Amino acid sequence: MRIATWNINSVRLRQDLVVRALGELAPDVLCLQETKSPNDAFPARAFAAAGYGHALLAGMKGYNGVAIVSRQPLTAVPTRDWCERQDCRHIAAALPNGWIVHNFYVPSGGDIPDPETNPKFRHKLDFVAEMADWWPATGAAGHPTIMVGDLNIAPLENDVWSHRQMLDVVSHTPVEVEALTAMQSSIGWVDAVRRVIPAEDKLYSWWSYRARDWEASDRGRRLDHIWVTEPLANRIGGAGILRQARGWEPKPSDHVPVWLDLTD
DNA sequence: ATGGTAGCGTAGCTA
Repeated sequence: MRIATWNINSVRLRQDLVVRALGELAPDVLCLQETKSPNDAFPARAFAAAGYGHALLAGMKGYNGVAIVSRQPLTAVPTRDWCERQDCRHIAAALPNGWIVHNFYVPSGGDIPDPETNPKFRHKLDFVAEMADWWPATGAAGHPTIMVGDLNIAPLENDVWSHRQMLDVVSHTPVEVEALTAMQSSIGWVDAVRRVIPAEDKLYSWWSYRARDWEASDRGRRLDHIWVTEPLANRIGGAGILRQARGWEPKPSDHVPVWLDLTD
């Protein structure tokens, strides 16, 4: 079973790149974030033609939006509001084997890492705290469960190009990393990708559009994650990040796909 | 210290 996740930054603009990723990675399930598309405009037909005939959608006009695309049927799992908003940042599905997949798009948090002056940063911290409060009630700890998504936080020193220079940059500040770590600890989530690729290795899933040359400067961050609960921890196989997708023509996403193999 | 790019939708917000 291969699970992949990708912040696509407009699924309609990049539907051909999604089909390319499906072909290259051949995942069983692909989770997308920042689809930026109402559900009735989601390019489901193009993905069905590529062999992915099943999809669950939570989209809206212009912003946010998450989706799960699959070769096999998906059963919707009820979600909830986060931070009292209906802003399409979470969707969940049960797979035919009973495993549950949660797909999240955590708020980015704006530019200033101060919850008192920046409501976007407050929203981000509150969102992650609500996740931490919620997991124990879901039963996920004792059930084979996968959580993927753009969590917009790079928790480890080697999840950013420079730990020292990123300490006051939103996505790697200590308060965010602590919030994410607390959420991880709430039910003992396992960072599956880091079980495969050691914490000593630099690993990124996002490079800014604003760099003159993303590849040469290589100032990336690992913002996109795949975690599993304990019942799946001994099934972790391979994992990887499709770095070359950052250069895909004509218009790449600023994120690249992250994937994980779990033995059936 | 600053500005740099991208998507949506066609101004200004979000990232």
